[in-house]
Amino acid sequence: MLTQFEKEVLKNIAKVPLGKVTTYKDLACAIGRPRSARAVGNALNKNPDAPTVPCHRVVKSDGRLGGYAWGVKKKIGLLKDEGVLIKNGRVVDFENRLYIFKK
DNA sequence: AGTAAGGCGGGCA
DNA sequence: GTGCCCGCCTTAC
Repeated sequence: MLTQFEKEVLKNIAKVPLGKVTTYKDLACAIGRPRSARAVGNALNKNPDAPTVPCHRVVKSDGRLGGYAWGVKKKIGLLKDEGVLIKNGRVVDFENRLYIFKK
């Protein structure tokens, strides 16, 4: 069973368009908890569904990949498959690909 | 039921 | 660019 928090998170992640990425902070901010970025990551860690919800499109606020329950390697692979290249553990042209949640 | 530890981060020094 | 400390949720003891 998913917690309320997780539902919010997953729901918001689903909004992220293909080929773009978002950050834990932005995501946390979107659900009204700007200080819960880590908690967001924690929620994704349970990750009930790998490709169902684009949790792989979520990266750190500084453009770095962050982690991935299935392995960062896999994460990079999925992103690359969507056209998002990773260079040296960092998203290429990160800020341009960053999807910002509208309020 | 209460308390303590962990985890895919963020911000500041 | 690196290191340290903080805050937030979930799960285990």
